[in-house]
Amino acid sequence: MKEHIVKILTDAVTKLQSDGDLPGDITPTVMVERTRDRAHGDFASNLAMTLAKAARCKPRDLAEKIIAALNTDGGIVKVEIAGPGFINFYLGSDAWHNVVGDILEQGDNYGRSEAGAGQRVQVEFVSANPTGPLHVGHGRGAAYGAAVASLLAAVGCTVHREYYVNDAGRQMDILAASVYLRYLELCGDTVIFPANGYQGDYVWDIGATLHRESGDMLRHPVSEVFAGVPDDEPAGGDKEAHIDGLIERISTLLGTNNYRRVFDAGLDAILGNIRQDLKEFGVTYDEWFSERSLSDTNAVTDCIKRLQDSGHIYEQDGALWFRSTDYGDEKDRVIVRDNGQTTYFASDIAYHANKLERGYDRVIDIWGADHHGYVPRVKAALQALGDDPDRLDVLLVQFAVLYRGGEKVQMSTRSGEFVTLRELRNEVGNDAARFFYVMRKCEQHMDFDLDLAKSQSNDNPVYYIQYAHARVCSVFRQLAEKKIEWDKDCGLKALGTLAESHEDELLVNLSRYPEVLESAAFNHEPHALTHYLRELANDFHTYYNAHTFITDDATLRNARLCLIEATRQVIANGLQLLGVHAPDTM
RNA sequence: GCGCCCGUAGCUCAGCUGGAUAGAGUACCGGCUUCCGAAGCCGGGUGUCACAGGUUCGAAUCCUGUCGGGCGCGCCA
Repeated sequence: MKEHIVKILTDAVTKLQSDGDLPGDITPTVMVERTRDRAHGDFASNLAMTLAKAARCKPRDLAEKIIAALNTDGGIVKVEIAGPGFINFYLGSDAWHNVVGDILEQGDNYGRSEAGAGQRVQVEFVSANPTGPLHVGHGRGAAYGAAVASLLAAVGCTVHREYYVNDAGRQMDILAASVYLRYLELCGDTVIFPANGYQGDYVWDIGATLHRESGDMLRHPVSEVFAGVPDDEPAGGDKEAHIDGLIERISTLLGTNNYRRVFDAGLDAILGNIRQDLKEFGVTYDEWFSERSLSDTNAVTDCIKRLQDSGHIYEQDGALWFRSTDYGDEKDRVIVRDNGQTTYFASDIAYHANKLERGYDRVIDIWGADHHGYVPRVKAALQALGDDPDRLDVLLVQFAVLYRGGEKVQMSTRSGEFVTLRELRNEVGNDAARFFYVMRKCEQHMDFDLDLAKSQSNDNPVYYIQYAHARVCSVFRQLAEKKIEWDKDCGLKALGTLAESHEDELLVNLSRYPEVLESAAFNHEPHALTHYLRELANDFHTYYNAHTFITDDATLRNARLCLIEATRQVIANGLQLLGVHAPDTM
């Protein structure tokens, strides 16, 4: 419908140009929008106002000329000029009826489109270090990333969902050391746990599994483990030096194979836990990309060499620096430390170069907002490598702060007293968590009200929408109980009997759904869908209270049943994209 | 100090890439069930769109500055 109006307006301008009423050298962008207020018709265009200057006449006069040149057919019953020069289009109510047939025919596919067909998009999200369970901050990235990916797929993009597994690097070594020390304690030794170690209970669990499977086989005297290790911070030393020293001692004592065994015990347990957690949360991936695989294939050293050969690397203080300031970063960055180890950034350059090499049209990274300072250096590196940094979109997700009983819930990763995603899911349920996480646009700080999310009341938007769905199902159950058949074809032919204002409202909003999807997908804004669904549910509940669907008038009844079934279908489709269930009963 | 994000009703937030009288939910008050689920519906009122300039037919929306809040500025990941 919208496209149709754009077309006839474009034709009208062309006609005016050939008649000499408009300068021929302008190519207007014709914009048609849904009106906010239906008193202004169904669609409106600001065309006359944008062209007024070029045409050298008043917007309203120009609007009149445009309307005179307009070929109105196909459902448009009235066109009028309003306000400063808007052209408003009024559609006959029967113009909206087709949407019901479309929805019932297309079912689960209604709203999907080919707008993004041919575009290959990669969405990388969560990618939390496998050093501990996912916490509520990761949950937002998970729900948001999954929704963005689903939306893009719904508009025809070929979407690749990926999790980047940081299975290499110092953080993982710290985890391995933490696991080993807990293991020693379970062997009966007394150790002073490092301030910088991972303190969570899950580390005990991993140590226990290791102890159960290996017995004392990996045990070394505590005195040897701590021999020559610099003092920890509580003892007046440096906690970083302390933990690095411990890692060094432990890997030496254990040897390559046994160290790898401890390391992998931690990695496998935690990554397995993360995968399970996400799966239960309804978040799935096409690929779990291993950071370690980059070093195994020399991708990191190759990248460094490419940068060196192209003159973007220099040496200073024993380290290798990437001159990212050449591309707008605020300072240069180290990629190889003076101890010879490559930095995390070096892996990330290789990883992003790898992504672009894979040929995606767009690469989307979803990061926590605390990593925002990282964006310029990654883009700089891609540019230095001769890639197009604009193919990479980094979406920054702001923090979610939990509230319980009006009080902020405190979180701290290292001390182990964080709130995990699993705890959140257990408390409020997957549906509420998925929905609440995407209710706000990603750059908005989020207050996550736990009490609201788990309340089974009308305050809770998830329940409100799900209830609308269940209510439609309930109507059809009632129908079956009364042994009445729903004659769909009869109903579709009788849609003209739907003349109530509530029905009109519902029809218009149902027809908006594809537009909402497209805009939400390309703008990466799943919150637009949550708002839309709430409005649609509201339209339905209002309609439900105002009119009876199961009436004696069979023609009217069948038509109304078509309408509410279409509503149910759209709610189900929308919730499905958000990863929220559409229940038949509640 | 520099950089990114945010500032709209008492509270939580929309505002469709510059449009018409700035909207929802919640809270508060009152009403609606012999009938399809009251987890619902209807009615009742609130705004210096943080502030000051600028751009134009037109600004909550775009630009600049100021103020306030969050986050980030490692040879950590």
